[in-house]
Amino acid sequence: MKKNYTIKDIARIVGVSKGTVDRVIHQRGRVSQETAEKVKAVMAQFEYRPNPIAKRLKKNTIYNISILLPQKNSDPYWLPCFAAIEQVEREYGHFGIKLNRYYFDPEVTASFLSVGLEAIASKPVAFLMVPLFFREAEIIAEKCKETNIKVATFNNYVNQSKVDFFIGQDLYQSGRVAASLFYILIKEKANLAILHIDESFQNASHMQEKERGFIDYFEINKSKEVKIHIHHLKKEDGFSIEETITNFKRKNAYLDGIFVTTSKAYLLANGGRVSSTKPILVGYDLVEKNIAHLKEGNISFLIHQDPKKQVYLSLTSLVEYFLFDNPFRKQLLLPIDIINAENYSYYLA
Amino acid sequence: MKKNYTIKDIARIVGVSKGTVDRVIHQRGRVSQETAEKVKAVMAQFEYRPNPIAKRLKKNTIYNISILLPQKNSDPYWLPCFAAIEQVEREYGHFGIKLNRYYFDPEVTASFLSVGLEAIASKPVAFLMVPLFFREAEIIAEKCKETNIKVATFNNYVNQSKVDFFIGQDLYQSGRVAASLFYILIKEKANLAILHIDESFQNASHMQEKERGFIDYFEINKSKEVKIHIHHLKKEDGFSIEETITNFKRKNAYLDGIFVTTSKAYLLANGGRVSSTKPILVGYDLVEKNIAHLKEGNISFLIHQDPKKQVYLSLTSLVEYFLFDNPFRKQLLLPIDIINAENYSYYLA
DNA sequence: TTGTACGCGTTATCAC
DNA sequence: GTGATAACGCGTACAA
Repeated sequence: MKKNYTIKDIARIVGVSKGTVDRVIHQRGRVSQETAEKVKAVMAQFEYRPNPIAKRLKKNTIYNISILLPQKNSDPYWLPCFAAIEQVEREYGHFGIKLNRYYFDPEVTASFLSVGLEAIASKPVAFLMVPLFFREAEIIAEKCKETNIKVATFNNYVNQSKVDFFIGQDLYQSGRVAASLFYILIKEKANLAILHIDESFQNASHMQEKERGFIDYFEINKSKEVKIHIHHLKKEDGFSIEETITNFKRKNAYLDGIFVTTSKAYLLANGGRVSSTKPILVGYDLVEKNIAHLKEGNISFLIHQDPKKQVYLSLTSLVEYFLFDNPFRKQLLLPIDIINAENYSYYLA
Repeated sequence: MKKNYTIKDIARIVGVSKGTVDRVIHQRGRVSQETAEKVKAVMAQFEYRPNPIAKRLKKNTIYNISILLPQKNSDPYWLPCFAAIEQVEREYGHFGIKLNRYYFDPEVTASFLSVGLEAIASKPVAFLMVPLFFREAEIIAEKCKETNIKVATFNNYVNQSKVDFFIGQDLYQSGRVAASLFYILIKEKANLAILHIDESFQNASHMQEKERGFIDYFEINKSKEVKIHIHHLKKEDGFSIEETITNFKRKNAYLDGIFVTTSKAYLLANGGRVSSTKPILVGYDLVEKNIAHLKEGNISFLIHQDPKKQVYLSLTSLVEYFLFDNPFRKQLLLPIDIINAENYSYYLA
C-alpha cells in the first residue's frame, strides 16, 4: 500500500521548501550541492514520481496535431480511420490535444503535396500522414524535420530514416500468411495468380513485398505443386474496371486461386462465373463489398490491416509522448489478422 | 479551433460566480429558476464539459480494485494477465488506482472461495475475477452486491445477472470458427473428434458451447461428409496424462482431425505417431508448448483468446468508470483470432 | 440565493 | 541559495 509522494512530502521530509525541491528536479541550479544531494536521496528513497495530472493542469498548453488523410469519398478502406480520430479527440481533448484534419485527393499526386504542406504550415507539434506518394511524403517529412515537427506515418512504408514513427503491417509476412492459407485451400496441384489491382496511383513496393512473401512461402513448402502467375491489372481505356476484370477472368479461366494484393478482391468475386469452378479468392481488408462476398463464400479469407487501430495507436503514441514524456517505438507492426466468414464480425468498427 | 470552456468562463459569460454554476451542474439547488436556466443555456451553447484532470486532482481519492487470479505456477495460459495488470498500474497509478492481487489454487475449489472472500473483505470499489468455479463465483458476486462492490468477470461465463461486467469470447462461435478451419483442412470425407481435455477442475458449460458451435457448423455445411466423435479425457489413475493421451491416440488412430477445446492441444501433438498419417490438430491458446508445435506443423491452427487483452480491458473499463464516469458495457466479446505458423508472433506478449 | 476562499500537485516568478 | 506565493480548473465549506 504505497502512497504517491508529492513534492510537498519530499520538501517536508528534507526540511526545505517546495521551490528548492522543484529546482533540483528541473536542474535549474541555484541550489547548494549538499541540499541537492539530500533532496535527490529522499526522492529516490520514496520513489518520487511527478504527478502528471497536476503537471498537465499547470502547463495548460494546447498540442496541435495535423493529420493528412485521403478524402472521405475515396476508398472505403480509410473510413475506420475517422472513427479513431474522433475517439482520440474524446479521450484526450481535455488534455489539450487538438487534432486537425486535412484531406487530399488520392487520384492527384499534387493534391497530396499541397494539402500536406498546408497541414504543416500551422506548425503543429506532430504530423500524421498516410504516405501514399512516397516521393512527396519525403519532401513533407523533410520540411517537418526542419521545423521540429514529429512525423508519423501509417499503412504505407516510406524511408524510415525520414520519419519518427511508422505503424503498419509487415507486408512480406502478410504475403506469406496469404500463401499459407492457399496452401490448405488448394489440392495437390494448383495454378495460382498474384493479382495487383491498382485503379489509380502507383504503390509498387507495397505490392512487391506481398508478392515476395507469397512466392517465398511456396519455395519453402514444396509438397504441393504450385504454379504462380503474376498479373498487374489497371482499368483499360474504353472499358470499366468491371469489364477489365471480366476480361481477365475469361482469359485466365484455368486459375484455381487468386491472391488479390489490394482491397479490391470483391471485383473478382463479382459478376457471372466464367468457368464452372470458381477460383479460390484471398484478399485484403474488411471493406463492405469484401465482407459481403466473404459471407457468400465467394471470398475464402481476408487479411485485416486494421486501419482504425493504426491511426489510434499512432495518435496515442504521439499524445502520450507530449503529455507524459512516454517514449514511443519508432516502428510498430500490427498483427496480420486472418478473417473468414465465421469471425469477421468481431473486427468491424 | 474550439477552446475548452471552464466553469469560470461560463460564470463570467452568464455574469454569476463559479459557485452558482457549480450548483447548477451538480443540482444542489439553492439557485433561482431563471439563473439556472441561463447557466444551462450557456453551458449547452459552449459545450461545457468539466475538466476530468482538475476533477481528479481535487478529489484525490484512492480506488482499490481487487483481482482474483490463478496462482502463477498453474496453467501458463494466465501468464499474460499479470503483464496487463502491471500496465494498468503504470498508466493509472497516478489517478489513484491501486490494484491488489489475490491468488487461488485452481486445483482446489475451496481456495477459490476463501481467497475470493479475503479479496473483497478489504472493501475495494471493484472486484475482478476469473470465475473458474461458477458456483463459488456466484457466492462471491452476491457478497459484492451486498457491499456495493462492482463485480467484473473474464474468460469464463457465469450467470450474467449476478455480475456487472463480463469480457471473453463467444464460445459457441469459436467452436464454429474451429469447424470452419477443419472444413478446409480435411478431404471430402473425414472422421473428426472433439476432445475435451480437463486435467483438474470441471468446466462443463465452457466446453459444451464450443462443442455445440462445432457441430452446428457441419450441420449447416454438409458438402463434406464428416463424422464427429466426442471424447472427454481425464488423467487416468495410475497413468500420467501423457500416457492417457498416448492410449487415446492408439485407440483412435482412425481420426483425421482432432479439435481440442482447451489449451492442451500440445499433448496430442507430442510423442510418437501411432498412425502413419498424423491427425490434423486445431486447439486453443498461445501457450509456449502450443506455439512450438504450431511452428513444427504439428498443430494447424490455434484460436487466441487473448487473456491479456481481457484483463486489460476489464480493468480499464472499471477504471474509466470510476475516474471519468464513463459507462461500461455489461458484456464485451473479443475477436476470435485465427492463428497459424505464419502470424502467431504478432500476438505474443 | 449567491459569492468567496481554499486546496489538490506542479511550475514559475519574485523577493529576500 | 532559498522560501513564499500565484495559478491551472474544480469542488465545497462557509460567509454574506
